[in-house]
Amino acid sequence: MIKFILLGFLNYAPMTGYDLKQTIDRSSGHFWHAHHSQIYTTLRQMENEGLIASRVVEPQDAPDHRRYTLTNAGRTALATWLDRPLTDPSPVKEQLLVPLFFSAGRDPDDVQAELRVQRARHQEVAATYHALTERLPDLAPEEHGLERDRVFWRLTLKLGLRYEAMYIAWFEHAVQTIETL
Amino acid sequence: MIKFILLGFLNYAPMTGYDLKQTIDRSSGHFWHAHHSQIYTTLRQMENEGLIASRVVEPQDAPDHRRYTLTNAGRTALATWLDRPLTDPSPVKEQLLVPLFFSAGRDPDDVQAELRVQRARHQEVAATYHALTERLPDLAPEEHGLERDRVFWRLTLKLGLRYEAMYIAWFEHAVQTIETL
DNA sequence: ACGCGCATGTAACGCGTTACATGATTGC
DNA sequence: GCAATCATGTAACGCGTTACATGCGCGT
Repeated sequence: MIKFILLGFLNYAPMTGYDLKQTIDRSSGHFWHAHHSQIYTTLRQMENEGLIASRVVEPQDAPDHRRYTLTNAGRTALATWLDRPLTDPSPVKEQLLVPLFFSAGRDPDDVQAELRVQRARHQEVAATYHALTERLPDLAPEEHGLERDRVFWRLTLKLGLRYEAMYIAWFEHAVQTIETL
Repeated sequence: MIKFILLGFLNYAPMTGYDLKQTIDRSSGHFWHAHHSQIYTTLRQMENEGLIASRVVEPQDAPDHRRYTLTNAGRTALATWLDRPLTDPSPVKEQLLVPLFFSAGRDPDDVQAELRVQRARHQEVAATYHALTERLPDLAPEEHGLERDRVFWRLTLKLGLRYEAMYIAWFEHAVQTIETL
């Protein structure tokens, strides 16, 4: 998966591994994140596969400072992947629900307290999504001809916001339900 | 994670690997699933750790038919794990959003068509959650003293239903947004 | 002089998936 | 007789996480 995210961003502009990490953190990271270690190793792999090419720029002494560019093969691979029919939705993995499912024997006050903490976390996440939405025009200014891209980026953020809102509402419901025990 | 799900279910009753697979598929599978291969290997591991004990029952010739039981160590491990403070919410990984994010250059009709297919899938999932909710009284009959457990199980299903409803509503929004392009 | 942000990498590990494999029992 | 369901396992692999590791440049 991360491979195609890297291809997707390199399709906008050549970038270094560090740039890609920053870009992901500030945009698509809300639905698919990656550690720098994975990014660097995947980039090397992709170069071996001929999907991207690198050039050491501004050597500034020691560390390699590699800027990666999409090759034609990479551009084709991206387009093919985007057009491939979608597979089944990946099965949900909701960490939080695992302990909750088995919490009948626990102190209800403890469970409620934990749910409240989690609710606060989700409220924070919702706030960052909101901030991200506000900053979208900076990421895709009209001069760059990315208006269309912005529409899709906004859609992904919208799902994130709705997801968090849904989750926060559910916490209210859960805390109240446990109250009646 | 699967380790604690197995501990959680074995805390209700001794079971074989196969039973556990069935039970998970019919209950907690909607938020955390497992393949039988992982269940069998994890059970062996847990037995080595002393969390569970097995007995071959009804040998009926060839295949081992192992029924696993929680040990005291296992019961303690489960209780400790349930009471441990929750960690940060696991970062979202929404497969579908990855191609969508980079779909500005694609044919909008294709994108819409795919979104409609996915919406149908999510509607099916919502239907199975609904059916599961209806069957909850069977899984935890009142005579077994599991009324309290049922409350928590219902809460997890409720989140699933809300999640699917949210997703389905977002699909409408997404399809309409793309319509305006 | 010290810490922080920039910038890049390797190695070990854990968890989960996929594929391969076997054999018994039950219903058509 | 054949397929489906019951029932159990192993092996290889892929992906992602965590930890370890290094070194420059800049501000205070």
